[in-house]
Amino acid sequence: MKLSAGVEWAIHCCVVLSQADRPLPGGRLAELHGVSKTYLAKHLQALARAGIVQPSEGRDGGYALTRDPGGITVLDVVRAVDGPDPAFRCTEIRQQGDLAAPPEECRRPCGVAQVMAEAERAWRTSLAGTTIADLAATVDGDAVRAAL
Amino acid sequence: MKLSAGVEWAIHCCVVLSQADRPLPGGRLAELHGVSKTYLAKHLQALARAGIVQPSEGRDGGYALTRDPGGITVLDVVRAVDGPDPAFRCTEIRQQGDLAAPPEECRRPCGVAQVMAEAERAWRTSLAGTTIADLAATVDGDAVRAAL
DNA sequence: TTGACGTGGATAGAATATGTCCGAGTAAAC
DNA sequence: GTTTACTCGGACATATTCTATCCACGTCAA
Repeated sequence: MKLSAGVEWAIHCCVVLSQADRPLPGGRLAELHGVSKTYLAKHLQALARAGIVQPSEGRDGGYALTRDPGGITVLDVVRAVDGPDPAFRCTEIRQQGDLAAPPEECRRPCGVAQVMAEAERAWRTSLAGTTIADLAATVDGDAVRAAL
Repeated sequence: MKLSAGVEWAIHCCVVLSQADRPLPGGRLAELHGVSKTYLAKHLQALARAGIVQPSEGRDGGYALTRDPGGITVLDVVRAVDGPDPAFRCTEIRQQGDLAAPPEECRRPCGVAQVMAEAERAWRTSLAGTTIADLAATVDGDAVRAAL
């Protein structure tokens, strides 16, 4: 199991944006974090599609958070960048091969899928318990605002 | 985030092995589930390296569980097949770019890494709460033993 | 001796993650 | 109103990983 590196970038960007009082261009966000501008742009677009950031075009344009940092959870950002699909996808192999179970026994998800789904639910619940505002409180806000 | 399909195969194989009274060849396990023999073999080798199954070579060889199914958690199997690496790897971008934090502030993991680590811990804890024996109780044991 | 089986490596194709580029559109400046 | 600089957005390559296959080799039982 592997999580895209863009997730890390996106979360850090949201934290920085929560400290800014005006839109920040994608290129500037990339410089601030020392990452690829164009690739970060891709993830910022994903955040925009998810309604987490609001892009403004033209000169002096950039990205800004669409709502209060306390209303944006880490899970929101992860889902926006990494996609909403669950990590585990049951391929119903219980219905294949020599010991295929009859269809009438397969109305409910198989035990394996249930266990994996429950684990992912715990994962998401944990991520949903922290907001961008919580993370912003752990960084030196003055230093960030000074760098802007 | 994506979980290898081999994880699903491996768990189902462990459940079947818990119902068998003698070693089952990898090819037979593949037939029982209708999956690729050679690719499943790779995952079975991973289970063997992790000490979950015991291979026996030569004719009438095969795989058998090394211990009681109640002592093998789903997490054990997932880690064996998917690898022990965490899904999220902090690349310390807080130390890069224009707003790089001074090293003395980076002794403890950054807030982002802490949140992701905590979520993965919840995920693993959930997976560790179910054993192969639990899963075996949800399938028709008579049907499985008949297919063997 | 023979046949069945696991082991490990080499190989190939598919899917995804990563990284780059250029065009369309917009808003500020003059 | 025109120009200009700047932005976003999607299309385009590259690298890595996952999936899958095959073969040569050592092992064990019949």
